[in-house]
Amino acid sequence: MCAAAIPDIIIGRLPLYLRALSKMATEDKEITSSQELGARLGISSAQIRKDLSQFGEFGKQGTGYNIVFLIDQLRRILHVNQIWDVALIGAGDLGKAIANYGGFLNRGFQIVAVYDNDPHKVGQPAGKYIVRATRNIVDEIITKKIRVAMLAVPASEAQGIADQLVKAGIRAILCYAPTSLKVPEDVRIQYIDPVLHLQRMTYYMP
Amino acid sequence: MCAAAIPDIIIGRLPLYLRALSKMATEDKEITSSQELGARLGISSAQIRKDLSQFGEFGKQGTGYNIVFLIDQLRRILHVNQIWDVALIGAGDLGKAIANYGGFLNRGFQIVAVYDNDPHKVGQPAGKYIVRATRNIVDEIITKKIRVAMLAVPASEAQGIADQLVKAGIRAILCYAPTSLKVPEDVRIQYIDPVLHLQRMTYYMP
DNA sequence: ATGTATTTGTGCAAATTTGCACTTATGCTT
DNA sequence: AAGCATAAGTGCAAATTTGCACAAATACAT
Ligand SMILES: NC(=O)c1ccc[n+]([C@@H]2O[C@H](COP(=O)([O-])OP(=O)(O)OC[C@H]3O[C@@H](n4cnc5c(N)ncnc54)[C@H](O)[C@@H]3O)[C@@H](O)[C@H]2O)c1
Ligand SMILES: NC(=O)c1ccc[n+]([C@@H]2O[C@H](COP(=O)([O-])OP(=O)(O)OC[C@H]3O[C@@H](n4cnc5c(N)ncnc54)[C@H](O)[C@@H]3O)[C@@H](O)[C@H]2O)c1
Repeated sequence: MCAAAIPDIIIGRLPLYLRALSKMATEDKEITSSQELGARLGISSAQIRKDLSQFGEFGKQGTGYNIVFLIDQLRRILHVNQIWDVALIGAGDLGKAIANYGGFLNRGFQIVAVYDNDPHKVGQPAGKYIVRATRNIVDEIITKKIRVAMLAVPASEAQGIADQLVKAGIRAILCYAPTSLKVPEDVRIQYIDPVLHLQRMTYYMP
Repeated sequence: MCAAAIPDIIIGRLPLYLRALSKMATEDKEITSSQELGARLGISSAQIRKDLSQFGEFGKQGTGYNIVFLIDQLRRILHVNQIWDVALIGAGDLGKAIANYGGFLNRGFQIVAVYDNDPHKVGQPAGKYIVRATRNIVDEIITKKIRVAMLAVPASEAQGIADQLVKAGIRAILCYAPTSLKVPEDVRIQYIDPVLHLQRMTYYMP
């Protein structure tokens, strides 16, 4: 248990554990085990125990893990024991669905500004937000100290916006545009492209 | 180069290669190299060469890969040299955005039916589709021989719908609900949950 | 108290995944 | 024609990831 960097593949599983534990908490369960959690997620119990043990000893032998306690620990580890302000860029169909989505807040995120460059959309509502012009995005993000952004603009626009976001000090970008972006390596980026998932499945289908 | 099963982690990268190559094709490029492709994707050139070599010898030494040819090969390997019919369940905000999305068709998929159980939505349009009642979903999917589904219903409803989809012969499910589902192991399932990605990034942010 | 059933945390081995570095092939320049 | 630069495909070693299996700890029943 030394201070070596923890593999990213482990970090990637922690939010999944957190999500499953949060669901258990709503089921009035107090305790769970690595085995039960693993069964729900399709992950081996040994892996869950080993993953968690990277960060401390959260369980009790013979008993298992206290769900609320483990949720707290995971939220602390993942830095979602706070609410992150998020900028959303792109108020099209998808952007509006995201702006309207109520599932961010209780998991550590809240949208605080929605941007679009279409004059017909600027000034109009998107969910509970008023769409803002992209023109001033850099200054506004700096002023508001926003560090996380979601990108729901056309692929052709994504790199240009990403460059501005980086300039504005954004540290994490979730990109819905189906394209790979270049960002400095100290800026985190993740992608969501449903077609990649679909194609990964059809490979196995004759 | 024998007939051993190809690791899923490799399969997962192929759609990414395909996407990047398709973009190159629109840039009037004819040839690329594992190095160029890797640079775009942030993947080592050796990995790309090794991944592709699992399926045949697609490149030419000293030259590289013919982009159109490689696209064809990848489409064949991933079974997207055809158009898959897809059922979409859930015509809420996200479902409507998906129904409206024009980016599926040229990558191997087309939505052919949209379902919802809200009487106010059934019969109404969602994109170019008329929302259908979920009541008859099993029979209709069987009749239409649909084998791929996207799930955009509340998490609490997802397992119930998934069970029906499985009964209807669906072989691949893309689930947007933030929950883990139980399906038979011969049914493929993939998940999209933006919060998992966000939390994975905030871990690294002080 | 004692014994039994659980379940964690972990050392170690197995399995998987990555990438170096080399051979071979190709095209281009001189 | 010869030499050089480029780049694929691959054997092998390194690195990473997974999981078995066991000691230690706990709860609970008798
Ligand atoms: N809708 C989906 O279900 C879906 C699915 C997969 C991927 N995507 C991707 O998500 C992105 C958005 O999809 P969508 O369906 O909402 O598209 P959309 O065309 O409805 O919306 C795009 C929005 O971005 C705005 N925009 C364009 N350029 C901009 C710029 N430079 N600055 C700010 N705003 C700008 C447009 O005005 C528009 O409102 C696209 O990249 C798309 O490929 C969408
Ligand atoms: N909107 C987003 O950006 C977003 C982001 C992340 C995740 N999600 C997830 O995607 C799913 C859909 O999100 P949304 O924002 O569109 O929600 P929504 O409430 O707008 O839409 C859900 C739709 O599902 C329908 N529905 C409910 N039960 C059904 C059933 N049994 N059969 C058929 N239809 C049923 C409802 O009538 C409604 O139209 C949710 O699980 C949500 O958590 C959405």
